[in-house]
Formats: sequence, structure tokens, C-alpha cells
Amino acid sequence: MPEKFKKPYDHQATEGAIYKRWEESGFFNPDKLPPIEDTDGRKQERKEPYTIIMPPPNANGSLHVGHALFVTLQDLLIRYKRMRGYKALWLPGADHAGFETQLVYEKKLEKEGRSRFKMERDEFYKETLAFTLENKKFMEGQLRDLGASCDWSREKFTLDPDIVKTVYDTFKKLYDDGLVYRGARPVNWSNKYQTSLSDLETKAIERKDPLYYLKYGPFTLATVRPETKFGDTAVAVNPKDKRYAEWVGKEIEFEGLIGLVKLKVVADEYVDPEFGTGIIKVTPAHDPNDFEIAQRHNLPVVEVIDRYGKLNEKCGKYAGMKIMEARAAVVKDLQEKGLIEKIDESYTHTIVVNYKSENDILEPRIIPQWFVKMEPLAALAKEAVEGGNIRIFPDFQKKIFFHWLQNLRDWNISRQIVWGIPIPAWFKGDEIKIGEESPGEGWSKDPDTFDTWFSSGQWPFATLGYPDSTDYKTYYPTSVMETGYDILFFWVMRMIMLGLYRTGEVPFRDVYLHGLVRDVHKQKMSKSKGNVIDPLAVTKQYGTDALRMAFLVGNTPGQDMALSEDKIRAYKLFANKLWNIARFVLSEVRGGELKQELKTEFDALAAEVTDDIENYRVYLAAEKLYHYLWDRFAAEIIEESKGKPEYAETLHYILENSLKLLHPFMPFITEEIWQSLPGKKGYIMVEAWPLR
RNA sequence: GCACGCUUAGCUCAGUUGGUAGAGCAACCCGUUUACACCGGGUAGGUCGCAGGUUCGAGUCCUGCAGCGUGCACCA
Repeated sequence: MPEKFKKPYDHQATEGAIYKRWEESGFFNPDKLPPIEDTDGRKQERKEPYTIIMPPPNANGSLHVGHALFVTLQDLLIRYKRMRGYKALWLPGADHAGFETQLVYEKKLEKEGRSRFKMERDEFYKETLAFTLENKKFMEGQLRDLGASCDWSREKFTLDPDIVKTVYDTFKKLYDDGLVYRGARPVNWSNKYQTSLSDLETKAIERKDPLYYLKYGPFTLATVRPETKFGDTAVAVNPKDKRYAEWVGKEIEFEGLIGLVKLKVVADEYVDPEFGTGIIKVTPAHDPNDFEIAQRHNLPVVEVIDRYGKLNEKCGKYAGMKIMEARAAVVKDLQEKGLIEKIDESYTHTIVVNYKSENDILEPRIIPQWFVKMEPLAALAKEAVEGGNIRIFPDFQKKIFFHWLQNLRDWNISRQIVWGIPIPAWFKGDEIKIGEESPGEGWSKDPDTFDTWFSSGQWPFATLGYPDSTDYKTYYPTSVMETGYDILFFWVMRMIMLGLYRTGEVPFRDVYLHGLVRDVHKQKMSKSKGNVIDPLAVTKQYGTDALRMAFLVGNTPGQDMALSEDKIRAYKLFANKLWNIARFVLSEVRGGELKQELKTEFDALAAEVTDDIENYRVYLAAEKLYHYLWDRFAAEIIEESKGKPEYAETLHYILENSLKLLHPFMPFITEEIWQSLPGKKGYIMVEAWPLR
């Protein structure tokens, strides 16, 4: 028995070295996996491929517990399938994460007293790239610390030239098919970051704002945004509202703050006669609903707030004022003229803010952007899930998936930011051409970049080298997409849509959605609350295997989980228990016959564990192994065997096969023990699963 | 407003197809005659949110309600 078993298990001395040897073995690469042996010891060709494309972490910081959780789940599946004889490919990557990284980097600049608005585009891009690449390298080391058995030789970055080329091809095809169009439609505009955002990148929050009842000639109407009145192009009432029926189609005329106002009265179903006075002002340029009313009634769109959130030259003396400043001034002047009937101070409504920054109130603006037509793509996705070509775990997430499909609006994919993949489009007057190269004299390049999710939405087929590569032909469609439910719409949905559109096949057969990792009281982890668990620090203190078990046991799919240091510590103890089991069994000289009833019992466990993993019930499998090893094997079988040499063969059988079952869960300690067993030279990582 | 999820021991959660409740941590008591004190043995603790229903039998299925959480949503 090796000396090291005389001391408690030392994960720090073990993990780094083991990972290094795994990596050097080449077995992370499915092309280099050894043949498998069947039950009679004959060499067999590996089974079909089993593929997981890793959700590429945003290369703008360190890995957090969420990353560590997905690494654990995906690595478990990959190691399990590898042992079962599949050509297991786990393809790693990193995401440039456009807007989010730019946000992180801008904050860094801010701290240094700098601003991207005072920098050249190129300079800002280069700095962000350097920052991103540095983080990327750092995160790759962290993935190794977590035991990720991914194929580094196939690693991809979202800005790799071949990925960008695929994204361009998709854009061109969508454009040619009429599924991408340039249009002036309402978008969510961030004054702070000077870019538009997609509807998913917004959050609606409740806020209390005064509701002003303004006199508009013969009418009184309610609004929270009196400062937009210079952009009014009509007033609207409900067509069924008898109070105003006689006015419909006529024009009202009154003295406003900056001259005579003439507004048409239109009738539109949108107006709720029960709310306020049943009349609304229609300001198409600064309210998405009003824009739609304008479309229906052919009303002009008059922009009065500029890209910086300031009133423009159409606003007379209010020009140059910021929104809130202008609101105060307008209200004051209206009050002086007696044009405010009343103010409801207790009015609560929702406003739309940047999902990454609640202080950043987004303004609806009508500006030309690139949009993806969602309906035809959504139909593809719906069909794939309804027809069972894509399965979703847990099942209830399917309902959320379908519910979302009911509220579709076209997807704005252009961002006015520097950090991203440039949109390959050229403009000359009203003409548009798609391509990387200038079509010639007089054409100007679109300065915008793609929404990050437009490129990551193509990740499965782009990383595999669609359409001609051997990898694509071998590993696509992939087996399972494992990720958090929080990016079901952002990412999973878009991968399904774009994957089906581009390749005609589903990008993955199964979707496994895990929950969010929260603290012990189910609170969101955040730096300000001070409850953040750093997975890499935990790994150092308790060992990666302990962290992995803490992530797995009792973690139901689609449900948020509570993670505590106590829980992690519990599985460090389990690792040590396993270590001592091995110590005891190794001290027993082999002998005696394999006890059939104990073998039968163990084989039943192996069958259950296998079935649980196959059906994504890894939380049950982990718990069963834990209890079998501790409460049954250690507490009963080993105790019973003491002083009875004829048990030795059985103990060895159970230990060896338990190590195999446990390997995908706790890869490091199982490998370490395995290689200490007498006569074992290879890696448990590529041993055959006990059940075939 | 619509949808989804959760509600089980002090805390955080399991409980896969319905068969008289489990884990980790915490608490209490005992034990160092070795595989392991990074341990072992034991104790205590739950009308499984509420109200109905189906069933021989329900934490598990159905209906309604309540509380909490999340997603979606154009009421000025």
C-alpha cells in the first residue's frame, strides 16, 4: 500500500498533477481515445459520437459559481459517455460578449478617469481585445482547475476568423431570404451607453411618477411625459367612446407653449376609455404604442429628443434641456398658464431599463436598425420542440418556451458599440449592399456591430466548421445543450432557430437547464451582499471533487439551488471517507470468492445510477453513490468483513467498480486511488463503465 | 394582466412511475479497544401551505385558494 494512504486525502497535492496527466494523455480529444473492450476483453470500435458544446464563458472576468456548476454537470456527462465507449467531444470556447464586456471595460476606464467617447474607435477596440484575451487565458486555467475534460485542441473564440465568416454567411443568407431587414422601428435606446438594445436586454421596473392631466384645447388628457408634447402628432380616443365620437376625424387647435398646436383626433382601439380621461396624446417618435397608432393612421413621426436624451431644436426654448430638466420646466410653464388640471402623485407604472444597469432608463427611439424577422424562425423552433426533435429537461421549461413564442417582436441585432463583430453592410443613399468589401465609390460602411447573441446563436454549427468540415459531419447535431434557464431565450432559443435555419437540423437533441446557484438562504449571490462563493477558492480549500458533489447532490434541474460552505465541507469528508475505504481494502490481500449476493446488490446500484444519469437525474445518482459507499459499503460490508479474509475479493470488486461509477462525479480522487491499485496502469478516465 | 415554479424536520433541500416520510448542516448524549476523530454509536425534531376531490391507499394525481419567487406583457 502506498505511503500516501497513511495520511488523510490531500487534494492539493493531487488535483493539479492529475489534470496535467489527463491533458497529456490526449484522451480529451475523441480522435485519440483508445478502443473499448467488450465484456470478453476484445477490442471494439468506439460507439457513435457524443457531443457537448460548452457555453462559452464571457471572457471579461473570473469564473463564478454558475460556470463551475455547468462545468460540473457537463464534465459529468462527458466522462460518463466516454467511459461507456462513445466518441465523447466536449468543445470549449470563450465569448467576446459584446455589450457586456464593453460595459465592464468602460467601468474600468471610468475608474481610471477615462472614457471611450474620448478615444478613437481602433484604440478602444484594441484595448478591449487585449483585456478580453487576458481574461480568456485566465479562465482557461480555471476550467482546468475545475477538472473540465474538454478538448482544448478544438477551442473556439467568438471572434475567430472562421466563426466571423460563418456569422457573415448567415447574415447574408437571412438578408437574401428577406429574414433580415433594415427598418426604422422603435428600439430601446441607452443614452448612457449610446446604443440600442434588444427587447431581451431590457427589464421593466415599477416606479412612481406624477401623472399630469394636461389641457389640450377642448380636451384634458393624462401623461407622465409632458416634455414629449412637442412631438405630438395627434390625439387619440377609443372608437366606441361616445363622449368624443363627434370629434373623431376633426382637428383641435390651441395655443401651446411654443406656438399654435394643431392635432388631428383619431380613433384607435388601443385607447382604454376607462383610464384617465380616455384621451391620449400620440407621440410616435417617443412611445412604441404611439408609433403603432401612427402607422395605423398615417401620422407623421416627429423626433424631439436626441440621442443624448436632450430636447432638440424643435422644442423652442426647451431645446438642449435633458429629459427630466425639460419635464420640470414644461410643467412649471404649463402650470403658470393654467394648463394643468391636476397632478396624480401616486401613479405607479413600469419603465424600461437596461437589464445590466437599473439606473440606465431606456428611451424608445425610432431609428434605422437591423432586424431579424422572428415569425418564420420561431415556427421552426416550435415545430422542433413540439415534434420531440428537441427534448427539454425539466419538462416544465417547455411551457415557458412556448409561452415566450406567443409574444414575439422582431429582433434588433445591431448595436452602436465598438466591441463586437462589425456588420458587413454598406449604404449609399437608400441603397444597401451586404459584404465585407466596399462595393465602390460613395458607399459608406455600417459602423455598427452585431448583438453578441446573434453570433453565439450560431455557436453549435459555427464551432464545428459548418458546412464542409469532418467535425461538422461527425459531431453535428450535438447531443445535449446544458446551460442555465436564465438564458433560455437569449441563447438556447436563438441557437435552435438559427441552427435549424442554417443547417436544416436541430443543433442539439436535448436541452438540460440547470437552476441558478444561490447562497444558503436562497439569496442571489452578489458582491454588495458579501455572500459570493468563489468556486476557485473553494476548490483550493476543500477540493474540486467536494465542490462538484456539492453541486450535484440534491440539485434538481431547472430549480435554483442553495450552496453553502457546510455542504461543500460535507463532501470533502466524503472524499476522505472514500480514501480510507481504499486504504482498508488495499490492506486486504486478494482472496476468497466474489460473494454473489453482494455483487448482485452492487450491480443493482450500478444499474440504477446508470439509469439516473441517462435520464438526467444526476442528483439522485450522486446521492445513491454517497449513501451506498458510506452507509452500506463502509459501515456494514467492511465492518462485517473484518477478520474474514474470504471477503477480500468482494471488497476489491466493489471498490474498483465504485470508483468507476464515481469517476464522473469525483474525477480526481477516483483517478488517484485507481492508479494506486495494484496492477492498474491506465487511466480510470477511459476505463469501461461497469454496465455495458 | 398572462404564464411558470416553489410551499416537506431549526436552515437548505431530496422524495424518478401513488403503498403509512429522507439527506446534509445545525442541536443534544456517548465513545479515541485503529481503515477513517476529515471518525463511530445514539437521541430529539415533520398534522408534507390551506380546503375539497379521486383511490383500498396521496407528500406524490385532480380542483380551488393563499403566500413567496421568476418570466412575459404597449395601459398613456
